[in-house]
Amino acid sequence: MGPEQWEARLREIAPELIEEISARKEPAKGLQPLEGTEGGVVMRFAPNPNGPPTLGSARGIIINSEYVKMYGGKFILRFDDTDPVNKRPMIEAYDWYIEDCRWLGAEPHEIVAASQRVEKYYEVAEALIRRGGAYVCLCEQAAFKSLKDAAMPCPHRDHTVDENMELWNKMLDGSFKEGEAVLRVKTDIKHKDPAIRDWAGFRIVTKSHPLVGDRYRVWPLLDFESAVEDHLLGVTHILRGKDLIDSERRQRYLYDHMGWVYPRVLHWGRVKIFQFGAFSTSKLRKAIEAGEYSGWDDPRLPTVRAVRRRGITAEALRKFMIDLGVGETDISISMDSIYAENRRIVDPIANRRFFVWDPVEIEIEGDVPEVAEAPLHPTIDRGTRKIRAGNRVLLCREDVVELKPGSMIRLKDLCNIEIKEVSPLRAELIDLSPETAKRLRLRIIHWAPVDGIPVRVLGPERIDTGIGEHGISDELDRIVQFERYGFVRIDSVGEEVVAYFAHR
RNA sequence: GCUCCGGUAGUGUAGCCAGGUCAAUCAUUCCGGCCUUUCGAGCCGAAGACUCGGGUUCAAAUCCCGACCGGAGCACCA
Repeated sequence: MGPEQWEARLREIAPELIEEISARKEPAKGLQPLEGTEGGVVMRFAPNPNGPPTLGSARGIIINSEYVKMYGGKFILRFDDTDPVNKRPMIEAYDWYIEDCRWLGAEPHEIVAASQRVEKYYEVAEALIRRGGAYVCLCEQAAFKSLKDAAMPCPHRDHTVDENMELWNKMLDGSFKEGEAVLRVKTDIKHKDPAIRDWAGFRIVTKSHPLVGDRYRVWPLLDFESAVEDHLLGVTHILRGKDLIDSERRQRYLYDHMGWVYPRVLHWGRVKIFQFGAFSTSKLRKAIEAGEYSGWDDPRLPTVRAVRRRGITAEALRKFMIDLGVGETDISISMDSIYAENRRIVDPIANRRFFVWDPVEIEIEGDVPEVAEAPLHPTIDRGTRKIRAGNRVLLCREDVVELKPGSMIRLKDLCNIEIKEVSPLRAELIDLSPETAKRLRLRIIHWAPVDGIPVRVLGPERIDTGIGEHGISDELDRIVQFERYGFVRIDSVGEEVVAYFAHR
């Protein structure tokens, strides 16, 4: 029976199945559904606050919070700040995360910091020791590694519960120095994957912590802290990078020892952004400290605060991240897609303004109006703005270089002119009518008043300076479109206007 | 070396679990046209992909095996 006969036969005996087959392949919209969501979900975003949120963090914040919006429940912001040395938290970054979560439309329902809950981890550690699920290991790091790689237990693995309790208390009371003892979670020392074998749950760190100072000298490692917190917070679904894919397998041993139920887990791959390349918070931090960037919101940086300053909207970011979804493949994304989303959102709300970069003065003979009146938006009626004009205005050098005596152009919303001389640049007024320009198919270029306001545009790739129409000063903190240039956010006004470039 | 995961247009993404209407979705990008007092926006159109090889099946992007390619973990980092 061939496919056609098969279908004919099926149509005879069970036509409803044909519809079912077709219906199932409808394209999915938005995020993929989660399983086990009856009664809502509890999800967390768990960064180490060693810098501000990046676009990578934004993905975590947005997707987690979006699922909570979909199913109801709780979105938790949890600081996994348990390393005062290698990935030392920044005290300002705690607030940055809260701030950026809010801005991204992901107000956390609960905020916790691991460093303030170390006591709770101690309780679990002790319970775990009593259940025989953990032991204090006094091996040197390298010595343990070779044993582990050979699937051999270390001598401390057989300690009794009492011995372990005693050693654990000695870890806590300061009898051991840094590096002399760790608490290991007992898994399967012969596990076929070496990554799973008896992992360290606590180590001794004497350096003071930016948030809690010298309160603790025994600190949990990520796998321990995160496993315990997820349980304590009642997390139902975990979304984490696939670099943490082994965490689940490690942590399940802890859960089994304690009789807990492990949350459902989804992983995603690494994200690389073309325009920024691979970036890590620690690398950025070094570059900033070295003065290579003006700060964490330098327009060249892929941080949430930097793109916000440039006028990228939270809505665009949300839309983009949700569209991206959750996949285990490593991906390279282009800012172009984010820009496209943002343009859609910003285009209807952004006023149009003239900004002339690299300005050149032109003298126009004739009755040029002293003031031009131009619409604030080309298609939405939002009224007009007045721009000072007259017989001398400024043009962009890149437009000027194309002019020859005899060239005719239209100055947008002002007049049509014919070039008489290029150096110095001089022209004669033809008339004011847009119809003339249309009929003669004149190039339409923008311009600025000679006494306009100095503007500096800081962008991810370059800085442009020039002169803009005066009305730009009224647009503080708003997103405007500099005609024939692109969308910018007006960052400060004064003697000079500083704008941050978003995209074309 | 040991363990695990993934590979759909330039870039992302849907479809894969439950094989058939998949000549494969949507977006972005690029190209062409229309429109427009911006090189913007909008509208219309076009291009462009199931990594490869076997197997199972009437039927494979979908299931199985292998290869290749890519990624991750094997820290007293997160």
